[in-house]
Amino acid sequence: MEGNAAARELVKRAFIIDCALHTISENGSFNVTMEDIAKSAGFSKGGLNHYFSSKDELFEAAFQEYFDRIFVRSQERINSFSDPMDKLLSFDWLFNWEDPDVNVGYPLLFDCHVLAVRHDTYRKIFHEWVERWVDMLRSAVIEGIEKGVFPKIDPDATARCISAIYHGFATRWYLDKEGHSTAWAIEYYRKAITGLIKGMGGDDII
Amino acid sequence: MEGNAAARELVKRAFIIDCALHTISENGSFNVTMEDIAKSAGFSKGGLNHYFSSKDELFEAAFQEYFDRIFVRSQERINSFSDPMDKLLSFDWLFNWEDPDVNVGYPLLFDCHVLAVRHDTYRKIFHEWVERWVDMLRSAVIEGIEKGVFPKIDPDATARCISAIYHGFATRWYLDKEGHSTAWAIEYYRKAITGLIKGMGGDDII
DNA sequence: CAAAAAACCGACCGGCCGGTTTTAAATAAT
DNA sequence: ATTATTTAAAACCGGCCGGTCGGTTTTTTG
Repeated sequence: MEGNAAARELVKRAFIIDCALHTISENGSFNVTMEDIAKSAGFSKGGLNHYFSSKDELFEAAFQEYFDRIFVRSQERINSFSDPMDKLLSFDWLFNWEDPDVNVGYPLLFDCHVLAVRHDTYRKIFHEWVERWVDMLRSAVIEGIEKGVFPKIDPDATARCISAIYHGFATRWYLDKEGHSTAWAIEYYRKAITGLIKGMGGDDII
Repeated sequence: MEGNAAARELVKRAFIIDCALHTISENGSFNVTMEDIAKSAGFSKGGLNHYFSSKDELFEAAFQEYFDRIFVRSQERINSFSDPMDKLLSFDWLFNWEDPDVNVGYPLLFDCHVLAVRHDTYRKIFHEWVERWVDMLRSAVIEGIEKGVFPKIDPDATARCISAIYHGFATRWYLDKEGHSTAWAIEYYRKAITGLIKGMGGDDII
């Protein structure tokens, strides 16, 4: 029954990580104590310590899990479209307050930014997440160029632009609801991306 | 000499706030203690307490000061251009590693995001900063429309887009240098904005 | 069923932090 | 010169947190 025991351990670890994600999202990673997470998972501090021997270890695992989760959902969503432009615009689910991943996710993302400023581990987590996202977008851009619906643009740089633009819209949408409605976010994200693709072909500015 | 004393007090407060900004930027607002700031300003904890009776008070004053400072610089810069498109692109100084305000500023901005998630005060500070920025951009967009160099677009929504796009680019540029060079940021920020303005006129998509 | 191992608990320690109080030094007023 | 007042340093307090550790319960194994 060794395999079974190992599997159970993994299940419990996953459960604790999920509890940690919710607790961190609710209170902010800098205000969360090990006891908070232990309580939320139905453990004592000592019990939690059995699965994660340090706060750093648990937190890193939690953030990694979060980015993995968002990536998987993004990938499923983008793959559900066939038109390249639809693929580029497939991230509208991230502007939905009702979505639990959204509510939990944004505070985690902002925490990750702060952590990334000073910790290599989190910088790397962020970097790899961006890279995976850019990969998805780049494929869609290349597809659009090959199908002839997009002009001949630099796929990599364009993918990074789209990703960055979404990031900016999302930050405003989440942190300044007053000035940035969901309708604005969805409509103008679309316009920004279509404008970018169209306008970036020729460099006939001015 | 009462006025003089009051003036001296203000000078010292301003000096402490400046020290606080640097200390917070260096260590992150959640890791900074009152003693850290006191030391950096050449005070003891008690001395610092004479000027700011609580950590919250000092921190709020510091963040307010930082956003004011960035706003003033942005305003000076945008006003140095007369062409509307040049004005929209006048934020390139924020992609300059050599600039001290830039190095100190980004960590503060990310901290402010996290604080804004759970604190009304910081949400308000962020909101007002965004609003002032949008005001500047909106004026430039309106000017462009009136001069006939921009198509007839919604000035407010467009200004919010430009502001958000810059925010997204800046986040990537600062946190993921590896994948987002300064050259990329400047060149594609320009392309994104010009594409947005051109492409947003007619809604002739697909 | 008994022995061994794993899982878990909760008290505790060392250290840190924000804020207060006490003490001392510096400056101004008399 | 002496006293009063402002200013700052230092000591201190209460509270919190991460991690440790001895012990207890539960599960697995022989």
